[in-house]
This record gives sequence, C-alpha cells and structure tokens, in this order.
Amino acid sequence: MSANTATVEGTSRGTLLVVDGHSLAFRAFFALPVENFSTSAGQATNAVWGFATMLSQVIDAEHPDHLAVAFDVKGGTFRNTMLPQYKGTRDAAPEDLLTQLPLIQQMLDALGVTFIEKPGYEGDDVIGTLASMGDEAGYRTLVLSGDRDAFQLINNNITVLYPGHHFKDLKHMTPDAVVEKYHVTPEQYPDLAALRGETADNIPGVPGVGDGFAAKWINLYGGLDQIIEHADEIGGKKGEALRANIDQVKLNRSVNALVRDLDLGVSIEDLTFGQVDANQLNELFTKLEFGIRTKNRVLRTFNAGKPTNNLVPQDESSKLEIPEYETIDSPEALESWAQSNLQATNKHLHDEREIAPKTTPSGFAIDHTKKCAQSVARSWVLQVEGESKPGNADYSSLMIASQGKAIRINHIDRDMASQLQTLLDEYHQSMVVHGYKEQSHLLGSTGVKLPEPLFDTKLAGYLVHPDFHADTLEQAAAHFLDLHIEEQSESATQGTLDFDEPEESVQQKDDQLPRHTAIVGLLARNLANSLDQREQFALLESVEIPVSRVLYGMEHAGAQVDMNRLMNMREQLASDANHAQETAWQYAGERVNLQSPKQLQKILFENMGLKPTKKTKTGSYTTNAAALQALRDRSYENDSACQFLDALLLHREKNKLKQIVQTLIDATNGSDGRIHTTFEQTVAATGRLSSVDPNLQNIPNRDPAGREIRSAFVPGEGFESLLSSDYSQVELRIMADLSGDEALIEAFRSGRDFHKYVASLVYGVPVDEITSGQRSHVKAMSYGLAYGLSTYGLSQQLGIKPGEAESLKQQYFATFGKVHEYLESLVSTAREKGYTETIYGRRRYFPGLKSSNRAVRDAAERAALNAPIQGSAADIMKIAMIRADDALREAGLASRIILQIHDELVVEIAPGEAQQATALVKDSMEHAVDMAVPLDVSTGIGSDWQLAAH
DNA sequence: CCGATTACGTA
DNA sequence: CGTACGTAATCGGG
Repeated sequence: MSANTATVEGTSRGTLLVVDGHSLAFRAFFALPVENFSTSAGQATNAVWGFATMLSQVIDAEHPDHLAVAFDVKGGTFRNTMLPQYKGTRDAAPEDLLTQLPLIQQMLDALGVTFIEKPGYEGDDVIGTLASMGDEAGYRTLVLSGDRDAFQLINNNITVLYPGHHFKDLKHMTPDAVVEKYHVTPEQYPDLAALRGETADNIPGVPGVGDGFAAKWINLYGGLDQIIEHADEIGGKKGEALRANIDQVKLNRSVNALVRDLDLGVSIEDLTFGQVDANQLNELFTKLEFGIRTKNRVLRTFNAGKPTNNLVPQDESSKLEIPEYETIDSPEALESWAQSNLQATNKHLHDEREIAPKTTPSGFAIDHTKKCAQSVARSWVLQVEGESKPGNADYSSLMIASQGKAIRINHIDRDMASQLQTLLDEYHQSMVVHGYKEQSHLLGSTGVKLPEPLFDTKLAGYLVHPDFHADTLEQAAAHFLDLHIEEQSESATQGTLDFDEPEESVQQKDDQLPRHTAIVGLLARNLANSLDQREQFALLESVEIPVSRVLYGMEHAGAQVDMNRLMNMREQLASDANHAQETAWQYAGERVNLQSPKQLQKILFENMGLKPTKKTKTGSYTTNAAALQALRDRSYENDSACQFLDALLLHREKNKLKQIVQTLIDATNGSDGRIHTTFEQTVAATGRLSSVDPNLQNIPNRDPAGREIRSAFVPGEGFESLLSSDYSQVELRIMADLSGDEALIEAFRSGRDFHKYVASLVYGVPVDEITSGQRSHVKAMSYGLAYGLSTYGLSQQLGIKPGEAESLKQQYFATFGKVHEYLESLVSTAREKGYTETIYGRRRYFPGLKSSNRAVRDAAERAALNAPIQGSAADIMKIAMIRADDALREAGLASRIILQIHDELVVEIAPGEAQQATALVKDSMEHAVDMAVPLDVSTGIGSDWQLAAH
C-alpha cells in the first residue's frame, strides 16, 4: 500500500485536530502587541484573540470533524523531578498572559470544544496520546503546536501545524518537511533536540552544537545511542563538548520523549464539535471588547454546516450573490441590454435630482445632510479589470450588473467604445464603481472616458475607515462586510495539496470579475449606510469623487522630464559619491560598505573609538547625519576621524541624490518621456494624498544641491512653462481660524512678515527689533504646534536648553491663549467621541487615546492633535484642485495641473496662457474656503520646476 | 525572497 | 521625547 493510498483512507475516516493550548497562547501573546489588544479596563486580550483567530483559521482551512485542546496543569510534572530547571523560562510567563488562560478556556467552553488537562503530565503528553489515538483509529491527524517536541509525532497520518515567525502562517510539518528542514526523520528529531537543547524550555544542549552538527552525527551514527557509543571518535572542540555533556544530553532525551499512552478517559469519537453557546460567547467577547467581526467569524467557523439557531442574526447585506452573466460582443446588444436593465434605475434618480436642492454655484458650501443609501440601492455596478498603471494602463475585461442581472464585455473595439461611452454618459449618475480613478485608467486605455459615478466603494471605505488599508477588493469586503473568501492562500493550498485537490485549474481561479462585481454592489449598500449615518456623503460626492477625476487627469498627463539633464546629474553625482567613498575608505583603512549602518557602527565606535551620541530604538548606536555631524564637531583633535566623517557625510548626500535621480530615470515612461506617478487617495489617514511609483512629493527642495533635481522637470511638447503655486502657512491659518484667537488672526490679516510679527508679540518687542534668532525660534514653535511638539523636542531642534524651550512655550501660549485652548480641546473631544473631524467632516478614529500604555496614549494624543489640522489643510487643497481644474477647463485653456505636493500645485502652462492660468489657479486656491484669515497663495513661473520657485 | 531595521527625502 | 508619507539599502532568516 502506498503512502498516498494510506492518507486517502485516513481522510475518509475524518480529520482530527489536536491543539497545544499553552503553546498557541504563548505564540499569540508574543506575536501580537498587548497595547493593541487590551480592554479599557486594562485586561490584556492578545492571546485570547490570537487563539480564537488562529483556531478559526485552521478549522476553516482544514475542516476537521474532531477537535480537542490540551493544556498543562499547574504544578510540576514528572519532568521537573528529573530536570529541575525544566521550562523555567515558561514559569516566568508574564502576568498579562497568565490571566488570559482562563479566558481562553471559557471561550472554548462557549464554543463546545473539549479541552483536556492531565495532572502530573504536560499538554504535550496529552497531545502525544491524542495524536496516537487518532492515528491508530485511521484519522488524518493534525497537531497545532508551536512546540518542536511535537515533531516526533509526525508520520504519514500525523502532520504538525507549526507557526512561522508570523504566527498566523502555519507550516505543515510532514515527514518530508522535517527531513528537508532538519535532515533527520521525525523519529530522530528528539535525538537532535537533545543534542541541540531547547532555549524556549530552558534546556541546555551541547555548547557549539546546533541543528547542523546534530543532524550530521545522527546521520553518521544512526541515532543518539550510537553517537554516545562512539563519542570518543568525534574530534575537535565539538567532540570534546559532547563528551563533557553526555549526561545532560541523556537527560534531555529522556525528558523530551512524549508520553503517548496516557489514559485520558475519552475516545476520539467523543471529540466532535459540540453545541455552541452563542450567548455565553457573546457575553465573553463583549467583556473582552472584541469586535462584531471577530465574533461573527468565530461563530461562523464553529457553526459551519449547522443550522444557525441561537445565533446573532447574520447581517443581511453579507449575502454575496455572484451574478450569472451574458457575454456581449456587439454594440447593439449592449444598447438593448442597457435599455431594458438600466433605464428605470436612471429615471428614479432623475426624479430625485429635480427636487434636490441645487448646489451653491460658487464656493464649496456642501450639503452635509444629503443621503445616498436610497440611490445606491437602485444603482448599478461597473467593474473593469486589467492593469491600471498610469501611462501604461491595459484593459482586459468589464462587467456591468444591475439588480442581479449582468453582462460582460471582453473586447472593446471602436464601435463598442462609442456605444459604451453613450451608455456611461447617460447612466453614470446611478453608477457605482470601486476606485473611480483606477477604473478611469482602464477604460481610458480603450478610448472611453468614465464620467463621475454616484458612488465609489474604495473612496467611501476610506472615509469610513481612513486607517484601514485594503490592498484588494477582497480585503475590503472582508473588512467591511465580514465576508471571508476561500481565497486559497498559498499556505493553505500547500498543506492540503498532499491530501486532496487533484490540481485545481488555474484559469478558473483567475476569473474574479463576476465575484468582484458582486462584492462592489454589496459594499456600496453597506458603505452608503455608514456614510449616511455619519453625514459624509457630501464629502464623497463633492470632494473625493471630483478630486479623483482631477487626479486621473494628472496621472494620465504625467510630468515631462529632461532626460539629458537627469543623465548628466547622475554621472556627476556618481562620480562625486565615488570620490567621497575612496576618501572615506582611505581614512577608515578598509573598504567598509558606507551604506551599512552596522559596518559603520563598527568602524566609528569600535575601531575609531568615538563616543557614540544617540541610540536607535533597538539599542544600537545611530549613524544618522545629525549624529555624524555631532561626532565631527567634537572630534577636532582626531584628524583621520574628521576626514572620514566628512567624506562619509559627503558620500551620504551625493549617493542619496544619485539614488533619487536614478529612480526618476527608471520611472520615466519610454514612449512619452514623462513620469506618471500614482497619487494614492486612500492611504494617508489624515486625508492627504500620497504619491508612489515614483514618489514625486519628496523631490529635494531644502538645500540648493538637492533642489537642482527640480530643474529636470520641464514643460512638455505643446507647453511653454511650469507654474508653481503654493499656500503659505495653511495649517497655521487653519489654527487661527478654528481657534478664533484674535491675536493670531490679526497677525495674518496684518499682511506683515508673519513670523516676525508673532515674535514681536511673544517677546513684547517692536517688530523692527526682532532678531533673526528670535524669529526662527518662534517660527519653529509655530510649526511645532500642530505636531504636538514637546518642549524637549523644541529644545533639541533649536539647540537650546529645555528650560528655555519651556519658557518660550509658556510665552507663546500666554500670547495666543485661544490657540492653546483649541489644541487642548481637540484632544479632549477626540477622547470623548473617539474621533477627530476636519472642517469638511472627514473623520479619523483614535482607539489609542484609551490605551493604558502611556507611550501609546501620548502618541495618539499628538496624532489626534495633528489630524484635524493636517486633514483640514488637505480638504482645502482638494477643493482648490477641483476648482482650479474646473476653472481651467471652463476657460477653455489647455494648461493643466500635473503635480500636487500637499500645499503646492504644479501646472503645465500652454503657450500664451501664463497670465490667465496663473490668475485662475491662484484664485481657486485662495477662495477654496471662507475663513477668518485670508489664504495666502504665492506663485511663480519658469521654464523648469526649480525656476518656477518663488 | 521577505521582513525588519536604518536612513532620509517631502509637507 | 513632533505629524503625515515612500523608497532604498543591508542583513538575517527562510
């Protein structure tokens, strides 16, 4: 009988899952940060949550029909008498973990899961016994354990599921896997472990002998007994060490052998899934402050295939019906389908629009009370798939679905494109998409222009949960709908491959279009309700969706670069960097890798014996520029160290710039010579945009050498110049407006040098007498305000004593009292409500404010202070972008926005449009929103980005 | 090949 | 012991 047949027979008997309760709890505890998993009362819950999650995950993946969890019992076991220090490290388990073990058992109780403890023995022995019972009874047996002692149980019927470094990904340890990893068989594994020792259990092995040597000996001699017999033949240090520790090794071996024949008083047949007590579970999870999603997931797992009595009612919206569809390949068929399936939807919407109040023609007074759930209920879904990279988009297929009916279009030719365009123009006001901007790129590659949709699930999801980031639609669905997909993750497939799955067809898995279309429809209904509840539909409709359209235009247009200039810069920088490197090597006396902090630490702090300044988080000494400079400044008597540091700093600078230039060169599109960045609209938790692939929002601007790179950004064919237009001190102006501080408002209204003016108020000195030092101190204070700057940080930055920084802060707040009050109110309302809000109702939640960990709490307070300010600035810029784009188009200009750098817009100016475009953009930015202080915008025009600076 | 760590660029 | 980001390099483990 082949091994394969054996497993198939085993499978037919069923699957037994044996769980090492303590080991799983330990793993969960150390893998998940306590500060993220604690109740407001301070009870740690990370181990419980991890346990529940891991167990559910395994059950979902493996579908066992029998289950038991083994636990250790308090008090010693026979092993402690043999080896007093045994598991000494475990007894020192943190209090936070010990308090969770009873909670885990309560949870198992509620779930109807058998758990077993055997006084005098360890969980491991219970596991060994259960596994053997399962094996003998013909069950496919799985052992979930993070303890490697369990490896000795492995055979063709017994697989150990062993958590990897990420405790959620499990390795399926089969006999082959053990051989592959350790080069010994599972039966030999305890021999190997005895030689090597086990730090986790506080068991010393042979010093200097690890897995490698142990395996070598075992294979050479056959096993531990034979090794000991031949111990004298083994030469070298390791042989010596072995002979010196033979007693220890023998002891280890006798301790790590698992008992496999305990009398547990149960039979495998008793270990079926029991009755779930939903009420008990509910009570427990509520006490632990677990979310509805966790609860539902666990309940679903343990109720799989059973009637759902006594259950929390499933959310109605989480029924995913994948539509049957027809593939359309003629424009006529598309038109007739649309007429019979889309028209009605559109008509409803039309009626509604007539009675809806008209939006204010000027300005952005948005109607926060506007709802969307009803319209969304009658909407239809467009889902386009393909590669949406700007400048390189590639359409592959699309689906349109309305009320359960769906069509699909694979190929789009000219006629189809035109018919599709007609359809979209007619019905877009009741259309739902996921990622309007990305969908626009996809359709754009077929020549179709996607009009603004009624709803965008990606953007809506972002408004509801700006901290959550879903990479895929599936993830968004899992998060918002509690929909979990048998998304065969590699790890899950890998493990079961040996047992069933005769080779799933790859193509089948590839086609996610119908499923995705269905998900978008469900998501839309769910998120529309959330937005309505929070009065955020207006933010979606009037800000996020329109700005998405503008961003699509920017990404599509891209930014022209002067490739020659970039190449020249790269050559020059490469040569400068090389030169600096040579010099550095000369003074170091060896060819250190200057890009390796680790090697630098050795050179600087060991070889050269310099006194380190600051440490990094992990305790090593930092080699960042500030530290190197400090080192340089104080080692004047050590010439070669100085020379080395100078060369190193120079190399850092040149090499960094070279790297930036190289990234730009690599990112330039071969066909149009332009860089098409992607502006991420759903990444930054505050509401800002971010830019990736490449990031064009961090092109150097501080020092002249770096700023030079900006000169490579130029107007493209058909354009004559670039306009740079930026807000000055938006965040401070927002603080002035929102705090209502008369002094600060007046500072802005006066139109004088702002920082000088503020300094004169703070120091009580006439404006003319303010020194540049005073000005820069006050400037740093002003900017630091919105970050929750500490006086220590301020002193550090300004190079002054903490006491001076403290008195500056006191003076500042004495002068601008309402600003102080305002900032404090931000944190306290965030604490009350759980979230902060921008001027347009964008929210961000801060669970960390309730953390019992002070560092976590402080960080959350600073973030909560900053979020509404940074976020309101982001709102204002988004509105300005929409207005500017509209204004340029309405004026019939060809000039176009190509970049946004948080408070700056870069506009590519068409010939003859400089004056008009500048005026329109400037006005759009200045009047994006009405505030108590003016929004100051400065502009500049030039033949490249650097020259456009002002 | 992936992750954590380090460093550094922007607003 | 200041918020929000993205990228690249090294290094250790797999």
